[in-house]
Amino acid sequence: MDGVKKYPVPTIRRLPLYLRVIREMAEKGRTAVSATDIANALNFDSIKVRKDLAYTQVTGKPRVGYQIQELINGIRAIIGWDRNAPAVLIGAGNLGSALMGFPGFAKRGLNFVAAFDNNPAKVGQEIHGRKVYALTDLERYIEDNHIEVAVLTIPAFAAQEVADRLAKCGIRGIWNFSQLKLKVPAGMVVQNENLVSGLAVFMVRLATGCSEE
Amino acid sequence: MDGVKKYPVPTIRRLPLYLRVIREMAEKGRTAVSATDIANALNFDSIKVRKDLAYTQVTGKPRVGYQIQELINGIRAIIGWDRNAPAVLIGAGNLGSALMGFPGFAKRGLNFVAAFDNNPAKVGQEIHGRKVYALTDLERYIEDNHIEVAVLTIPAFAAQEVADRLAKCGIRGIWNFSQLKLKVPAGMVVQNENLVSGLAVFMVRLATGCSEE
DNA sequence: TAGATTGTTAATCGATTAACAATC
DNA sequence: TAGATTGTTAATCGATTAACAATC
Repeated sequence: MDGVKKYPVPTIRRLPLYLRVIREMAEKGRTAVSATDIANALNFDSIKVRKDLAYTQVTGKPRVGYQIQELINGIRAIIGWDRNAPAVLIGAGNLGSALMGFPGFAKRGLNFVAAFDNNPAKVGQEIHGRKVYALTDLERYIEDNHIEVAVLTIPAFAAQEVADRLAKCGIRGIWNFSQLKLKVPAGMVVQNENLVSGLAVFMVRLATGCSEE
Repeated sequence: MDGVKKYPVPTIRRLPLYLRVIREMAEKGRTAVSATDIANALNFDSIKVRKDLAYTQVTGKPRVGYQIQELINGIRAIIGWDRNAPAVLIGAGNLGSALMGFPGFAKRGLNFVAAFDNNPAKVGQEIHGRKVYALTDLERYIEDNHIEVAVLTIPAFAAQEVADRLAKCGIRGIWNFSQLKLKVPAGMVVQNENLVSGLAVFMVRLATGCSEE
């Protein structure tokens, strides 16, 4: 642990992209990769890649590049994919089912262990191997199983009430897919994943024909 | 039209949030709103809000604020929610179904008209009211119906091939939910929506206990 | 060796925040 | 009027890009 190391958010967002690229190269049998190689694969500036990789503290060799395995370990360590965070899903609708059905999350340290919904038709069923519980069982389950992470895929009108309940039973982080800006106690992490903001950017770029992102 | 007006991406991402807040206020019967009001609702700095709102060219009155209706129109005009972009969905899996089932998109100018999938069990069925076609019918449908927008919710390994086909039949913009960085001809708009990057940021914030976003 | 690539320092660029006069 | 709020200019902050010496 290096105390309060601070990684820039844009860098964090790019690290998974690098990981994918160098994994592909590893599969082709390569053991080293240069920042230029990665940059080319992603249409990035190689200086940016080099600077991002410096955060891993992996050191490369001029004319050779970085050892792929070291880099994979270094990136995984930063973005938390060596951890295992058991998580509950709240709101077993279309989006919630999609998230639970995506095998990539468990591989990346986020492990759905149960789902909650207030639709009686769903309670008791299984979705992608996770049992759906009634929303009334939320606190009991979280406390019994020492869950610290929740993923919120419920409509905006119900989100704040659920967030309040989560804050009271030990949840430390909420990945929030609802459209509502949640009010939570200090120290709690809320990460808003905002598809509607993404759509807005897309529509503006379509209108202006702007092809850079 | 003001020629090549350029809006900062962070501003574009916030505009939908403002829209939601002022709509809620309008529903409560208010007709004017100050930048401070909006900022408080979202935990933003009011200067930032004021500067963002300036892009709408709506002008406010000191001590009063902005007329809500003017602001709604101004924001909608920028983020393209008064347009109607018919779109095809490619990949009718969990995520694709979730996106088609979200009523918010049509209201915001993105209108799914058909889905495509190469799973024969899905072809011919309807998902959230949209018919699912075979992937082989892609070009014919797009050309016959003059579609310009595609939403990609297929696995990475198949994404580039589909993107190549889309580029050849008149698609101008791809909202890309696959994990692959697509190579497309110049002038084509690709908007990557990267859930895995979002997860990375979330995991890092969880690990460091950083509550600001 | 020669030259590609690293690591790092400096310059640029853009977004956020601060300051403040104008105004209703 | 007094004071809250706008609109705008200036200052700060952080990320990207450029430059370049070190090195394998």
